[in-house]
Amino acid sequence: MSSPTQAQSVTDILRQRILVGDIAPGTHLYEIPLAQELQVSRTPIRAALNTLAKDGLLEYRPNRGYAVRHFVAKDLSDVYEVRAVLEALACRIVASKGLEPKAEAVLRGCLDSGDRILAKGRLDPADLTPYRQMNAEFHETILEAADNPWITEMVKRTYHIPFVSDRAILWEDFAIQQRTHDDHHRIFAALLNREAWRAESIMREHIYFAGQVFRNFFERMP
Amino acid sequence: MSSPTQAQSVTDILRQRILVGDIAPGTHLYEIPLAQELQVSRTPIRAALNTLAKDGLLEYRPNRGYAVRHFVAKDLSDVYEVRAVLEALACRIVASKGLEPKAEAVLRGCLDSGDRILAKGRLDPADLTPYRQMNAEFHETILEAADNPWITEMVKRTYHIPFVSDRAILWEDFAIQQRTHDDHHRIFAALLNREAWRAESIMREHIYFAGQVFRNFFERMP
DNA sequence: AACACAGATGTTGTATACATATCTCCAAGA
DNA sequence: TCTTGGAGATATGTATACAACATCTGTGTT
Repeated sequence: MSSPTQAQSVTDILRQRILVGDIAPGTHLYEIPLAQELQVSRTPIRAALNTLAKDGLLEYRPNRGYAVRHFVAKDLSDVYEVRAVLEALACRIVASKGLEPKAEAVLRGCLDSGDRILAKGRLDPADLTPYRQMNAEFHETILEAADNPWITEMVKRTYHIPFVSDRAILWEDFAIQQRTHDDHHRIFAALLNREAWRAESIMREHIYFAGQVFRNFFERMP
Repeated sequence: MSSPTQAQSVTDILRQRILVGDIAPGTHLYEIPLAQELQVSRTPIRAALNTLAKDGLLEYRPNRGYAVRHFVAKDLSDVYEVRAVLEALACRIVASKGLEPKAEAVLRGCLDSGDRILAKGRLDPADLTPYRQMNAEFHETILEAADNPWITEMVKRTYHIPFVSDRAILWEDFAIQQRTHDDHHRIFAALLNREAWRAESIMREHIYFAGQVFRNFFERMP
């Protein structure tokens, strides 16, 4: 078993399946079939379902069990709106108190990495994974630097929603990625210069816009 | 049994005890003694502990159980900072799209109620409960009006932290309450006039300041 | 034909026994 | 004296049996 407890393994497996779309929205999750399929008893299954419900991926009704939540376009913009103000808050805090040298170095690394990838002038599918990695590191470094566990925790919770993670990237439009990465440059500059309002504003728009892009994409889906 | 399931009853009981301070921070919660005391088996106890841990009231370590989280002054300001931007976001949204007549009526009622209580010129202990009720209704009405379940859910989650609920009020300094209630008037005016930035700014400061007040209070505690 | 109710069926909620991981403490060795 | 290893105790993790609740089905009544 990879995770310390089976309950956690089951949680990860089910979360993955739901996020990937392997289990369709609206599907009722029956405990006994899941237990048989995953070769565990109902106990860890129930713990996992409980966790996923609190993450917002499942809906729970007492005595009636759990069903996969149905997401619509509005959910996406709603969540991104929340993420936008939270990460913007983190930026304001970091800018106010200044960047630690260590965080500064990490952010510089992210900028360089993005610069190199985009220097090609086109979006190579092979670059998606490292770009995604870079993006996640950029955002998470700022969150950590804000040193407010509540912000971090709430933002991470939004990552559990389909299309909301900082690893969710639409690798299609070069112009958009270029602009997005330019945002990163400006956010970094603002943090370095301790321009709190500027860092806050850019980050808010940075994430809000991403939400709009995903909403558009989502609305054109099956 | 009042709640539909024992697990939920136990959750409510334990949450109350922790918030009231009946169970001291740092206390390790053993499943078997709790089960015996509450006259249930370990199963609903475990479900409750799981829930409270996800709410942030308990800390969980695999194979080592749950302990009541220890809150320090910084936690308070951190949480209030998050609550401030979230409720401010709700205000901005409501102001942008305008107040529904129903919500407008409720908010007017809150303002009247507060006016009447404060007209006495002093803080009567007997008025604390209705004032608290009024305050909760004011904030929750705005949250509902924003029609973004994610904001509501995350703000409600912060209420589970000691001293952070919209029902937590320091009923000591008349001048502070007067100013606070005046904030409510101005927030209402801004929502009515659809002044998004104004509603957002006042609400942000309104809650941020409350956080400072509680932090001061908290730091002078045993 | 429509409705109400009783029983059958299946799913979730709870209790409890067993498995496993962690902690305590003491003794043996360096 | 300090470290280390392991046996026993204790607490948590898991499996499973049973209880309670919800739903479905079929029958009888109006």
